[in-house]
Amino acid sequence: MVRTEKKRSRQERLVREIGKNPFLKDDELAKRLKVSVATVRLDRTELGIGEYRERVRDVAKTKANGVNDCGEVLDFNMYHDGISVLNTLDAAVFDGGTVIKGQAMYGYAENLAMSVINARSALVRVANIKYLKEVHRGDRLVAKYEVMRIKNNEYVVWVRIKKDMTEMFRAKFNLSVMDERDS
Amino acid sequence: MVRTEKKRSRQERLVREIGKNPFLKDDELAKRLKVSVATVRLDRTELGIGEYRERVRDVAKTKANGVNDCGEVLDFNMYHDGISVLNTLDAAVFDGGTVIKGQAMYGYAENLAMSVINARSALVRVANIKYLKEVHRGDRLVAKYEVMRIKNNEYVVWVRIKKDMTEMFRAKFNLSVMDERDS
DNA sequence: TTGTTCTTATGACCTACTCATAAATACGAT
DNA sequence: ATCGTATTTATGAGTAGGTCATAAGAACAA
Repeated sequence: MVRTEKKRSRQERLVREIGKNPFLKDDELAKRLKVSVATVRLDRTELGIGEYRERVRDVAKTKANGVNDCGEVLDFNMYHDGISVLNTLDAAVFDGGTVIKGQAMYGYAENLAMSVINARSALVRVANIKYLKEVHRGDRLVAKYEVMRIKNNEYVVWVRIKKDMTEMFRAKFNLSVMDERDS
Repeated sequence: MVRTEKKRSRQERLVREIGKNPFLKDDELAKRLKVSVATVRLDRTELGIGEYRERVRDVAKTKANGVNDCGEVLDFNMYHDGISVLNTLDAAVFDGGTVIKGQAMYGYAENLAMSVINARSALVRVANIKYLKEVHRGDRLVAKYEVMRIKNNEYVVWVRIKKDMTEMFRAKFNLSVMDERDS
């Protein structure tokens, strides 16, 4: 039988620590968990968590493409509308706190808007954004997006984001398409 | 007399290559520039460009905090206005290309707006964004930002971004302050 | 006490560098 | 053509932050 208790809870902490701050090296993690570096490495491999440099590189890669995430898509009708659940765990927050930055919310919304008009890359012409409530890291957000108008290559897309039935965020984008996906 | 011609143009190419793709290691750069790895390293140090791991880490850090960059601040009057030069080398671009995503431009603008009202973290209430021209990685942008109105804790800030006298981007933010800096 | 799981330590090897040094090469000016 | 300097390339030692294999020690359950 596996002793698990100490080990399991430590590994949970490990995941949380790295989740909160991917920029921790093994020796730092070892200090925090009060175990040896060797143990941290063992735990990491057991949990399939890569080394510092890989973690940092992965964060950097997603950054290079901006927020690039349409969440878990629950419903989707191309050129019409869609519903997604957003995971806010890796969104940018204000220093130390849990309040998610506007720019992260904007990024999500822009992405959803582009996805629904099937554009790998659309130029946003105009965006009108309304932040109704503070969003916190970990909030489970539901986004509804809808194409409101199409005129030539110009689309108007609305994105509305709720948490527990309460509207948190609203955006209207005017987009013009440069490039269609799989066409 | 410095021979410069070959060297200078190669170093320019180096900057461009790394600008386009910060995830290039010295050996890859050496292949592209058809010189030895040693030369690439020399060029990098002459140009003050850090090594692969630093570059990647920097990209990752800015991602973790969102765009967190007020550029080179040329002029600044707290609660009034400011002028910055933005470096677009690490901004998010569309897949493979050099066109900078709207969300990156938004991020810059949001930051500038917050900096001018001296807020570490301000809630954006409303944002109106107009993208006038495509911005490309490497473009040298000049941003002017200005507090237009203050009412209680509510600020209205305009941000205008130009490249070579041409306006590329315009944003109006309604912000409300949560927390003053060094107060 | 024994058997098993966990933890820690050790040493060899890896990548993608830096830094110092030296040799080879290229080119401009005389 | 040759000298002097700039530039390029190579070499070897050292670094951080790891991997991997191996083995010894500690903790615990039966």
